This record gives sequence, structure tokens and C-alpha cells, in this order.
Amino acid sequence: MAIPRAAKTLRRTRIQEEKEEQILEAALDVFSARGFRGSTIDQIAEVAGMSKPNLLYYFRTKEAMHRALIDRVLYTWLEPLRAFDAEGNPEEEIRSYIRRKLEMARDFPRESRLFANEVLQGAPHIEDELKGPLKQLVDEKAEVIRAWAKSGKIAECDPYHLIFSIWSTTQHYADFDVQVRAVLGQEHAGDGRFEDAARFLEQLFIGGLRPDTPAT
Amino acid sequence: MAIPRAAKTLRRTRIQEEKEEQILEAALDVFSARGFRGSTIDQIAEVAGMSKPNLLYYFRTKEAMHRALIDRVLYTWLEPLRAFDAEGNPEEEIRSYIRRKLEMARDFPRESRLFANEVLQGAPHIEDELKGPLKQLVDEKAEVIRAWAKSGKIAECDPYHLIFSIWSTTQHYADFDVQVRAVLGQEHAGDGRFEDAARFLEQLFIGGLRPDTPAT
DNA sequence: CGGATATTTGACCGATTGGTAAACATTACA
DNA sequence: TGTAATGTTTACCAATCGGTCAAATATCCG
Repeated sequence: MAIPRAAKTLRRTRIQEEKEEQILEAALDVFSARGFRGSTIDQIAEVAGMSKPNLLYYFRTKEAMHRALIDRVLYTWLEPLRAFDAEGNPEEEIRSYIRRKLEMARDFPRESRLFANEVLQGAPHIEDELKGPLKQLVDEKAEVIRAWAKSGKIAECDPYHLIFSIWSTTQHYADFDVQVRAVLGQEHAGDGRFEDAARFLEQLFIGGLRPDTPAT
Repeated sequence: MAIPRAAKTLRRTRIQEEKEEQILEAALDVFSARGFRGSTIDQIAEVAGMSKPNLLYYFRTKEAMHRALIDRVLYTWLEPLRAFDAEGNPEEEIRSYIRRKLEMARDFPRESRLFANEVLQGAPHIEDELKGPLKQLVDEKAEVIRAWAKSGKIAECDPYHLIFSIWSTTQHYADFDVQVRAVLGQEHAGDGRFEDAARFLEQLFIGGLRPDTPAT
């Protein structure tokens, strides 16, 4: 007879490792495309290629699946902001932050949409992460930006809204991909739009933050 | 006995007018907060203060409700972009477009989230609107921006990505409101963040598009 | 091998889903 | 005022939801 699932974590077998991986991969597919409430366990099971009860053997509830997925993805997702370096050259730091975020929008759109869905619907499952770790990280980086402005390396500006702007402009290409494609038309079906976006956003942010720019 | 609902639209009574209004208002509440698939007719009925069958007397399906809501809101939603004037002063036009979009994010966050939810999940119900009317409008305005750049009134830049940037940065304050609040903290609970955002975004876009700015 | 443990599945559960049927209540209007 | 059309509700439906259970199967290890 199977051990009660509460004791399952004592030792992790190879199969556990593999199946949980499979499941979370499928869950990312489904949750990112339909949101938590719009997703069903059956859909995830089908994508994962296993039966629903089998899925529920590894994650006892839909919520547990979602939480495990969020936990797993969140750390990676904040990596670019964490890499933001106080010692570096401001212009270059901002430029590479934009580039990194755009690359993530291009290469990990599901992760972007997972969070977008969650935040858009009131962040019922990640409120703590937003108010805790995320806020702390942003506070820290905002201080860096503020110091750059103070020392005249970039224009005086609100660092929080600067960060929000970089988030929104870059993630837009993942979250609103359908709309971007629809507006740009068929000819931008490839990844060219990401290079165009990178060029434009660098121009915008570097130009907009140039120290001699008088605050309006 | 009630007339089959197909014939209902021949003449609209006062009650029809009122109830449909009530329902769409409730539907906006629910759909914008939970997305189409995550919403239930019962929830809308409860918010609207009427029974589910009564709701279904006015809109035969959940889809019909959603479609009516989209139709009703879409035109208004594009108003700011439509107001973008080729004859006006470029700097002032961009500035006031940003301001208008920010005001909409502040005053009509539900409308913003309704579209965000829809687009985020692949725009299954509004693909035609995106590829048709929206694309046409954007194409038209992009041409205006391109002309401004050509005549040296603003910097050379990709007009499409400029428009995307204004959309994303402004709508961010509606769609990701929870996250913005979480990061800014309790002290920005009021509407002050919208003024800060307006100031920053004007600085960013006006500075970033200043004609003497060399494209990087 | 063999038995213990871990994994998988089909059948099933109560609750909720979108939607219907028909009886009942109200309104508009001649 | 009467009656036909409009509006509302109760009771209900089949399908799907998240989740359980016990039996069946696969794997591990001595």
C-alpha cells in the first residue's frame, strides 16, 4: 500500500523527480494560457500525458500545483533585476537590463504570462511574494538608481516608475503577443520584432534618462 | 407566453434597456477580475442582483454577454488614440496621449483589465477586432509619427514600438495595480502614484524622443 | 526470486458549471 | 379594465469540476 502522501517527501525517487517535472511543465503550459481559475486539472493531466488521479498523487490539489510552479519560476524570473549592478556603468546597466528582460519575454513567454495572469486577477496566490521579496529587491535597486541620479550619471527621475516602465514595456511583448502580432501584421511573424523593440526601447530609455535632459 | 428571444430585438423596452445595462455593468466587474473562463454566470447574476435565468433571458449565453460587453467598451477604449492629431504639436500630442491613457488606467481599470485578460489568453474573442479596426487605426497613427520623425520634429524611431510602449507603460497601472501597490507600499494607497507616473512617463517619452537625440 | 514499497488507473463522489422548461408575475396598451 | 406581450422565478438537466478510493501494476532491493 502506498505511503500517505504527507510522508512522501522524506525520500524522493527518480520517478518522483521526473513526473513532478513533467507535471509542472504541463501546468506552466495550461496555467499561463488560461489563468488559475480557467485551468482544469484534466487539461494539465492531458498535456502531461498522464491520468488525473496520477497527477493528484504528486500534487494533492490544483492549488498545490500552482504554488509549486510559482515557487519554481519566481526566483528565475527576478534574476535580471537582481543582476542590476550598482558598481556598473548606469547606461550600460539599464541597457542590459532591458535586453535581458526582452530576451526573457521572447524565450520564456509562458512564465511571463503566468505572473501576468496572476497579478491581473489580484495576485491571490502571490501577494506575500510581492509585498515581501519583490518589494525588498525593488527598494534596493531603486536606491541604486537614485544614487546614480544624485551623482548626475543619469537624469533625476522616480526610480520606481522607471522600473515599472522597463517591466511593462518588455513584458508587453510576451503578455500581449497576440496583439503585437496582430498590429504588426504577418510580416513580423519571426523574432524580428524583438530586435526592433530592443532598439527602440534602448533609444527611449537611454535618451529619456540622459543626465542633461531637463525634467519637465 | 414569452416571444422567442430571437425576435426580442425588434423593439426595446425600457426594462430591457435598464436590465441590459445592469447586467453589462456586473459582467464588466466579474469578467475583468477573473477573465472569461474564470467567471461564472452565477457570479454575474449575483453582482447584477438578479437570478441566473433572468440574466439568460437578456443574453442567451455567457459568450453573448462577453461579446456585448467588448463591443460596448472597445470603441471608447480606443478614443485616446483616435484623438491623436497629425496637425498638432508632436510633443504636446504625445504628452496628452500619455496623460489620457493614464487617466483611463486610473478611472477605468476594469475596462483595461477586461482587454488585458482577453489578450493575455490569446484574444479568442477579439482577434478580428485586433487585426481589423485596431491595426488600421495604429497603422494610420504610425504614419503620422513617421512623418513627424521625417520632418525632424521628433527623433527617428519605430512608431509601432513607440505606441506599444505608451500602451504598456500606462495600462500597467491598471492591469498590474496590485503589484504596483505592493511595491510602492502603503503610503501610495491614494492616487498620487498616477501623478508621479505621469511626470516620469512624460520625462521619459519627451526626453527619449527629442529630435537631437542621436539614435543609438 | 519475493515481498515491500511506490506508482497508476478506473470507477466514482458531491458540488458547480452553462443552460432549459414551464409556470408565474408584471407591464404596456387598446 | 382586460389581455397579450414581456419579464421573472423555481425546478431542473447533462456535463464538467476538483478530488477520493481501492484495486491493480510497476519498481526497488535484500
